[in-house]
Amino acid sequence: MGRQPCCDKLGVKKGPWTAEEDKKLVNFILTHGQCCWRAVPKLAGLRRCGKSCRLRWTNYLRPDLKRGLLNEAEEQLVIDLHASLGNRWSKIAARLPGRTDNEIKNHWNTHIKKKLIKMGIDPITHAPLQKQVTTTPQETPCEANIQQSVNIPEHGVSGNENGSSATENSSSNEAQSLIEVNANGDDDPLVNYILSDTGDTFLQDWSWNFPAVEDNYSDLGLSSTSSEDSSAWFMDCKDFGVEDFELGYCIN
DNA sequence: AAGAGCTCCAACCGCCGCCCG
DNA sequence: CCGGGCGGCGGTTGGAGCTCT
Repeated sequence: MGRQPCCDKLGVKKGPWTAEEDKKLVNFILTHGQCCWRAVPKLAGLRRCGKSCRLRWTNYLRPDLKRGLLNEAEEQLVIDLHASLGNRWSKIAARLPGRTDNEIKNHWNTHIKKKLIKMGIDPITHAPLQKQVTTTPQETPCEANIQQSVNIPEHGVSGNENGSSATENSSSNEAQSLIEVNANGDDDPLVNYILSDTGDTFLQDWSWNFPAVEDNYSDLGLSSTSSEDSSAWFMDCKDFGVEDFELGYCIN
């Protein structure tokens, strides 16, 4: 007896979400909270798979999401985190408030990868490309530096299995390790800044808190708590076709 | 102007690990 | 302890929009 499919294929809609579906989902989540995704489509009146609802919410509808391209600081942080964590996008996303694993993964594949290759850096091992011919990744200065300050046996995609115990056992250790990378290595002022006290404020102040709109949540039938305000504002923007409404401006 | 090629990203798919009965 | 259910994760894909010729 095989695994039950996450949703019955019959009558389940696929493809891009409509504004109406978004509205239903946001309304439901904000009213009932996130619980039992399998039941969400039925309860929210959506002809979608629960998984699809969760994905839509986490990757697009969450009110605390930032929109737009990653800025330089975020990009650098992603590169540094990827060097120590490999392709564990959710772990990387956890260190970037308002960013999703999907977004980071996409940005990595479309922008950062190319950028690193252009810079002569292997995006998988983070080692200089030309040196790979003569040296193993473990012997490169980049690798040595990381291994010296963070106790990770391997890194990169190939290192996930072996390295996971070092990084997954404790997320606080992981965070501490990352701080140590920068505290000891102090070779990345950008990340130092982010991880510093000033940087903490910087992260907290990043404008993934949407401006509250006082009168616009009535369409959704929402009460006016702060988080709901944010979402209502966001939904209104989407409804008016201005979902990119000055968000790049906010980020910058 | 048009169409071929490229880029980007939202969404899907399948696997994995955790939790609970 | 075991097996099923569920949520989460990472890889991949499809198509819309953009650029180039």
